[in-house]
Amino acid sequence: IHYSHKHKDKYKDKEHKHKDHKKDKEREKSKHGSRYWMGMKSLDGKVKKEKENGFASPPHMKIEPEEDFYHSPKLAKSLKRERDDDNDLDFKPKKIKTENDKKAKKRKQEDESKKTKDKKAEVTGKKKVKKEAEEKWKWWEEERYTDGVKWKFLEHKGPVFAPPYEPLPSNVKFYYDGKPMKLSPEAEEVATFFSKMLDHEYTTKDIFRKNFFKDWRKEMTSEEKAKITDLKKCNFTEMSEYFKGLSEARKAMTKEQKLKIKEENERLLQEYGFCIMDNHRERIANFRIEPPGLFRGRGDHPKMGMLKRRIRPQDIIINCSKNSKHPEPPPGTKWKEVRHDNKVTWLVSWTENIQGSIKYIMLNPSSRIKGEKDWQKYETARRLKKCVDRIRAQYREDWKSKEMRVRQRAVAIYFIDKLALRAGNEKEEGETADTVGCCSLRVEHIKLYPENEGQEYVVEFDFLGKDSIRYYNKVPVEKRVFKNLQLFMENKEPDDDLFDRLNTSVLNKHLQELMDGLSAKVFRTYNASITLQQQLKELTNEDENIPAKILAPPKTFEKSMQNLQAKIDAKRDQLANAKRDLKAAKADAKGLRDDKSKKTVETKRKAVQRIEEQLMKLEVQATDREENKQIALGTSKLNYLDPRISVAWCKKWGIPIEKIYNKTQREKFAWAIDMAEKDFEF
DNA sequence: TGGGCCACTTAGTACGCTCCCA
DNA sequence: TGGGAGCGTACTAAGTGGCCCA
Repeated sequence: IHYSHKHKDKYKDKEHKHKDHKKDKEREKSKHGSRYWMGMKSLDGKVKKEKENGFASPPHMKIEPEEDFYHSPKLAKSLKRERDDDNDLDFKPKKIKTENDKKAKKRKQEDESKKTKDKKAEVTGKKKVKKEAEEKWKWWEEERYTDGVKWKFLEHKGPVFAPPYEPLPSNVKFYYDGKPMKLSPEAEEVATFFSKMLDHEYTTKDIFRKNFFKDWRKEMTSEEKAKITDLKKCNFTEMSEYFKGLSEARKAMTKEQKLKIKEENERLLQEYGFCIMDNHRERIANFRIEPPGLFRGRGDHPKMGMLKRRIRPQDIIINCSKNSKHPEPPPGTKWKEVRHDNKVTWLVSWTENIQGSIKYIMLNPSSRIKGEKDWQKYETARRLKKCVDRIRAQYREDWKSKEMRVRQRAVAIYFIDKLALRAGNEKEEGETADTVGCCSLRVEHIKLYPENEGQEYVVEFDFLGKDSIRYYNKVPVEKRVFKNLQLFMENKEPDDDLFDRLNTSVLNKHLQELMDGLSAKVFRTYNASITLQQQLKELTNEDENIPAKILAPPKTFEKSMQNLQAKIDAKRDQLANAKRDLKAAKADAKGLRDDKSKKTVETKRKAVQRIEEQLMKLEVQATDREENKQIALGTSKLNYLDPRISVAWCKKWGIPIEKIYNKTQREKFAWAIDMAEKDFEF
């Protein structure tokens, strides 16, 4: 079995400094992954092709599988979301109604008891929280749109554009070939983008410099173009110093000045940061247009350094209601288009010039439109819970299929389920960094060991995943999987696809047949959430006080400490390398005594400094972790873990929700906080 | 079936603010 | 008072997956 050094080398790149850390996170996930389904009880062997109303769970309900009903949003006709009010029940099955009534009463009781508790616990904060709750719109208690309609009325003020370019003061000069040179405003602006990044290592990278220079030249006048032919002869240091000065000045501003800026931001937020969607004022996530600058993709991106151009009103498509007050373009300009498409959720869009993809202005996660989708995502995952045993049995069976296509599909699903791999859509070569997911794995990304460190049938994964984060994992797999992998790899080159008869489209089509709404990413949500629920059950000690419950160390603690130690070791090696580089550069500079080598020394010195800082951080982290036994959840907490699990846990053990969710998270998960009772089961 | 387009979710990074400690 | 850690947030890149059309 071959290994491509091309890819291996990437990992040594200093740019991947932070990635090992993430790799460990991934590895951590994988480890859970391998345990996810051991000991999983069969919750519902029967497979029901139910109709559903998209939102399966009535608020405040206890989930009893037989009683749940689901149907695809696509199929949904006159749908109502269940609510505990007494009206509005026309289309609900009886069972839900009674359940809801019970629950509604129960909730009232609990509210009462909570009130008394609150009084005891938090005399201060109570009023504020209560008031907040009263003002908040409970969209999850209302009817839901059907047939792809996302809203009936939408009004907003349009985007906020990036401030126009302010030319440099005349005393700040750009030098070409040692001589000062006044640039045209267009060329100067792009030059400032580069100058602001001078401290970053990527301004030393060939691709970055090449792409930048090419795009910069496009902005130059013909005279400038004729003169400026070599980036190496460009001196941006004065400009760079100027911007550093500005940022220092900003930091040194008085309280009043800072307050003034804050107020201005707040004003802008109030004016542009909200829209009216169906009678409710909803927060917009990103109402500012992305400012121009130099593109920096993640990992080894072929387009790094390219100019991200300034977006103008004539690039902007506005989406709003016909009968709303349309946003005005800035004086003397026009929008590209104003449309009224209520089958989509975005307010503003434009096409970006690096990849030609479309960018959007959309609503905040606290909005109805995002919340409903989020809720629905977890409902889909809960439906997977009911048929995951059947699906697992199916793909295990398919490992034996006569058809190669079916076998590949089955092994891929196994990876997605067991290791939480992403689907792995195809990517256009040369357009983005070379990263892969499950379906796009190549032969060079895995190694097979019939026996390794006392384990049989071990597969070693080593590839760059999303955001060019390295995934490295050695896992023992079932014999059949192993044999299949051997078969898939037969007579292939390292850069051939491992699953040559498979792509995400085929895979998802199959998954869709297994369960309505099932796609590869549902496994991540399902496995993360079910693991959280299990672990909370397993690890919560009734007798412990609140702080102890919150800090309960996961079983994986030892392993994660080992990972951290590995990172520290790697960082130490990196530091040693960087120091050696610096030494070499110093020696060069001593001999040559020119500006260029001096600069190189500076860059190397900074690199050493940076790595030292990183090492220090990691060491501190190790201490912290040892002492606090804490594990960061971050992304999972926001995207993969059904918030109702955590909310129920808090309610069950009397833990204030503020201990686990900050303000923003509480806003995002308001639906879950309101509806999940202490007996909620994922 | 495959490619392109589009809409949307998931993700890391940078930066600013707050709080705490010396 | 300054500085650093940690947290929260803004920003925007990079994924997923559905749909449409040839």
